[in-house]
Amino acid sequence: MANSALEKYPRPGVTVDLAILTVVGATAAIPELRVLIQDRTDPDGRALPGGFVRERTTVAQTTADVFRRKVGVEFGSEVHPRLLRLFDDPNRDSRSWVISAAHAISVREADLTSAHGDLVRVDHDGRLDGESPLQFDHDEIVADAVRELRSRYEFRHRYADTLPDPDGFLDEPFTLHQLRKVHEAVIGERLHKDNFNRRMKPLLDPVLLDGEPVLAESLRGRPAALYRRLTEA
Amino acid sequence: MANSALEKYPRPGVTVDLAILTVVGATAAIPELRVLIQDRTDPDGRALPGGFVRERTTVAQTTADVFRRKVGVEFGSEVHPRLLRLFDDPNRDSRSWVISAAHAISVREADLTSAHGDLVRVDHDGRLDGESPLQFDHDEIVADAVRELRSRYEFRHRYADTLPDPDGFLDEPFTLHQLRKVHEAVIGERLHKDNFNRRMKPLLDPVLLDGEPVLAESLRGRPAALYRRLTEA
DNA sequence: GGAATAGTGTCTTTCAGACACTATCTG
DNA sequence: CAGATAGTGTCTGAAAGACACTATTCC
Repeated sequence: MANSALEKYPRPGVTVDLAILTVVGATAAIPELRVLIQDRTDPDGRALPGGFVRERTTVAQTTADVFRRKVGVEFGSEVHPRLLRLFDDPNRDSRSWVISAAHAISVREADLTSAHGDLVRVDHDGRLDGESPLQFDHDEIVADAVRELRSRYEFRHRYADTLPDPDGFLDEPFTLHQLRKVHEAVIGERLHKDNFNRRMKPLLDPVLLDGEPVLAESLRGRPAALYRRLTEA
Repeated sequence: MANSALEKYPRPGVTVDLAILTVVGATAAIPELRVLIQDRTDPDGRALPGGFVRERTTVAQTTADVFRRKVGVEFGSEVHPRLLRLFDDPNRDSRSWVISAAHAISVREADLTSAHGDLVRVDHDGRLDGESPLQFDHDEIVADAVRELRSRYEFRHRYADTLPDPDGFLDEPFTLHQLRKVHEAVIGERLHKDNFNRRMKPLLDPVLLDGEPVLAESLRGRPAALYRRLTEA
């Protein structure tokens, strides 16, 4: 299989860097969008988890491997890394020629309880809360990841095929209020209650018991109906 | 600079494969969306132009290099390759471990007159006109490239920041009729004349001479006014 | 005049933005 | 009861879809 004519030139290391995004407190009053940042040695500093694509593996397999080994989290088939772009400046890593395939991944908070690293808040402009700059070009990756996520959670486009919390940060069943707070956390803006509910309702399935809607327990005020994502459009 | 600890593992070859898209006959009655296909040896077959990313170069530089050497076309700063995705199946090339960064690029027909290869028509579903399957996964790359291009030429989304022929297939000045035919060629659908014109006019600058609109020479019917793309929004 | 294309006007439908109002819970 | 939140109704404005009509050219 090896073909020496094809392999006589130097080859780059190919890494996968992961912006692992989550919403903490999805069912709480004020959910927050956060990204997983780790301490690294060699070189020392703060950075996103990442790792090299090894022989006979794919980018997707490398993603799962980084999760297992560097983040300490096992993952099943629900991992859907989204390629953001390539970082290919020959001098971006002073140690060697390395091309990074930057990816964003959305993970439920519950699946990150034992993860290595800190969940750092992301502000309105995709900047990290009180972090000095990350290693390499990882600040750019975070900004790209947040931009990509926000574009999919934005629902105020007429023909956009918006879905309720498409990445599943919020566990079912949920109230329309909780769903809206999660969307607000992701896009970093307040949304109109009535317009949001009107848009989302056709995409939701009310939870029924004996034909009657099941209600959430409320701390204050009238209890809200519970919904699940529609399985079929 | 070389760090042996980082370089002890096998590394993949990284290639750039290019779906070069153009609209032929942009000013003619029926413009057509086409993609550049080449004959290749080693292995023999039809494929997209592509090449390896060499040491101390970037993906963007490799793109320009493929244009010069494989397509035979010199390019300036107007080359804007758009990353589609990575093709990373370890067995996609039986000769060696190669990861391909698939890109789409839009080029004016006039800049492809001396290009090596054939401009092949793309049908409504992103399939090639009368081509047997291309090498590797290049049929998939073409379909992805067409999908990406169409999403940006689609103007019937309320909040979409559509622009008139954003990739510049059509030379200025042009008539609204020509502009619409180019958009129809790209997205593969007929568009309503009046709605299209109403949407595009605020984004266009009428060509004036002594305060009067300059008109195109018409073959039949009333001559149409000429426009340029607005320089500023 | 007739055919063909350019350009304008307008009606309808859809839907986001905004506001008002009613309903139902807790304390 | 008051306060808080859930849920409904409705008005307005923007823009797409669709159709009708007028204007200007070539034959």
